[in-house]
Amino acid sequence: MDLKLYDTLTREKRVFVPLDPSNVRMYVCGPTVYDFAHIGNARPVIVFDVLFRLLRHLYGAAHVTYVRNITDVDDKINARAAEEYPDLPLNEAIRKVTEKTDKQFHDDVAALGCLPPTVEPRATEHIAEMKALIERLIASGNAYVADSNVLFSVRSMPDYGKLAKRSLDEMIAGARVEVAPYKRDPMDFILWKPSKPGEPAWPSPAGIAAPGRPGWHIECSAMSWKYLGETFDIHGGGIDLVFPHHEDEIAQSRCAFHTPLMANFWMHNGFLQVEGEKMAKSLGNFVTIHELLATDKFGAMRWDRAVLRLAMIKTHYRQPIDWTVRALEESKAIIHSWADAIQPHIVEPYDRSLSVPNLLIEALCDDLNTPLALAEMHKMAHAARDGDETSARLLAGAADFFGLHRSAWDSKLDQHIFDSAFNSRVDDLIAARNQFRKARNFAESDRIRDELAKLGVVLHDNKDGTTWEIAR
RNA sequence: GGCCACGUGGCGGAGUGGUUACGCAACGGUCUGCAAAACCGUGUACCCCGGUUCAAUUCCGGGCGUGGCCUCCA
Repeated sequence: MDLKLYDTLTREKRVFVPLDPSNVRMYVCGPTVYDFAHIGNARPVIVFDVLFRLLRHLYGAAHVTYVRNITDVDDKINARAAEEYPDLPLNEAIRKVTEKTDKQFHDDVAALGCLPPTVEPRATEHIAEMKALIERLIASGNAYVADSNVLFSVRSMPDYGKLAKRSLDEMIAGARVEVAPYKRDPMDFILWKPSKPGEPAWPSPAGIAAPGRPGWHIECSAMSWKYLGETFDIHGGGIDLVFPHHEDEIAQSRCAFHTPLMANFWMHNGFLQVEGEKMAKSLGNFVTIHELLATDKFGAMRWDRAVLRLAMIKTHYRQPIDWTVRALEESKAIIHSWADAIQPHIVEPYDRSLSVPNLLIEALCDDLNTPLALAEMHKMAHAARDGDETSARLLAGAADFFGLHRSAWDSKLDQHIFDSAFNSRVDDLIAARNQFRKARNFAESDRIRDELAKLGVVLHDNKDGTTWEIAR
C-alpha cells in the first residue's frame, strides 16, 4: 500500500518513497525547555507520534529512526533561569531550569501515550557538530564573520525562501525588525553569537576570540546531520516554524553539504486555538498538558490521557484545531462508547495478538487521515456491539495502535473499585434495591438508586441482573 | 503593509464534478416498573458573488470572514 504525504515544500501530496527502506529517517523539532509544555506543544508531538507508529508498521520497528531534539540553549531559558533562581550563578540556574523542564516534558508526553523517539539529542551536547557546519559554511562562502558573530548570507543561496514561498524582496518589504548594522543583508541570520559574561559560552569557531553560543537554527541542522545524514526522509514541526526556522535549516544544510534537498518531505501541523482564541498567557487561556491531566483547571475536571489524545487526532493534522471543553466531552463520550463495545468481548489491554486493521492503515496512508480512520473505528464499534468479536478485537487493535491506552478506559479500574469496603457497600445496596424491586416497592428502590448516584455509582438493569459503574 | 493557509448540518469533522460520510448533541420509537445502556428511525450543510460545465460544495477568479508567518512562538 502506498503511503502518501503532503510536502510543504512542493505543496503537493505525493507517494512517499524512503531513501533507504531499511532505515527510514525522520526529524521533528522538539521543545525549548524553559516552561511546562502547553497543549499547543502537544500537537506536533502527537501528530508525529502517529506518523512514527505508521512508519514502524509499514517498514518495521527496527527500520525507522525518529529524532526529536531538546533545545537547551536559548535566550528564553537564560531569562527564565535568572528570574527563578536569582541567587544562583546563571549557568547553575540554567541547569536547574532545563533539567526540571526536560523531566516535565517527558512525563507529559509519556502520559499522552507517545512512544519515545529513537534519539533525543540535546543541543548543548552537539556544539562540535554545529561549529563544524559553521566552518564549512564560511569556507563555501555562505557565511561570514562580523563583530564576533557568524551570519548566514541569504544572498548566497538562490533558493532561499522557497519553503516559505516568498522571495527575499518580499520579505524585506514586509520586515518590521530593526536590522543590525553588521548584517550584509537585512535577512541574514545568526549562526553563532558572542555570549555575555555569565551566559553559557563555548570557544567560538572561525577564529573568533570571544567565547559564544550557537543561534537557534544551526542546532537542528547539526543534529539531523549527525543522526540522519546529509539528506533524510521527513522533517516535521509546527507550521509556525516554516519561517524562519525551517527555511534557515534548509539553507544551512544544503549549502554546507551541496545537496539539492535537506529532507524529501516537509510536514507541518496546523495551529491550535483554545475556545476560539489564540492561546496566550495574557488572555488567561494558556493551558498546559499537566493541567489537563492532573488538575481541573480546564473544564472543571481531569481528563483521561486517551480523551486528550483522541481529541487531538479527531482533526486532520494540517487543519487548524480549536481546543474546547465541548470537544473533550465529545471525545470522552466516544472513548466510553468504545469501551462498552469492547468490554463484553474481554479483549485484554496489552493483548499482543491483536492486529492493526487494514482499513485503519489505509486511511492513515492517505496523508495521515485520522478522522477517516476514526470513522472506521466507529463502524467496528457498531459491529462489536452487535456481538461480533472479530470487530471488537479490530477496534481494540486500532485503539492500541493509536496509543489510546485502553487499560484506562474501563471505569471499573477507577480507584474506587480497589476499595473493597466501598465495593461491598455498593453490592449490599444493590441487593437491597433488588429486593424492593421484586416486591414492587419502587419508591424505596428508587431512593436507593439515588443514594448510589450520590456515591457516583450508576446502575444498569439488565435481563441477567444489575451491573454498575462509576459515573462518567 | 507583504506573504501563506483555512471557511461543510446545533457542534466536531472527512470526502467528492452528478450517488448515505462518520461522530457528539437533539427528537421519535423498541426494550425497561421507571431510568440508564443498547438497538431502530428522523431532521438540518457544503461563506458570498461571478465564471467554466449538461451538472460545482468539489475546478477557476473576485469578495468577505478567521487564522498563521514576517518579532529565535509547536
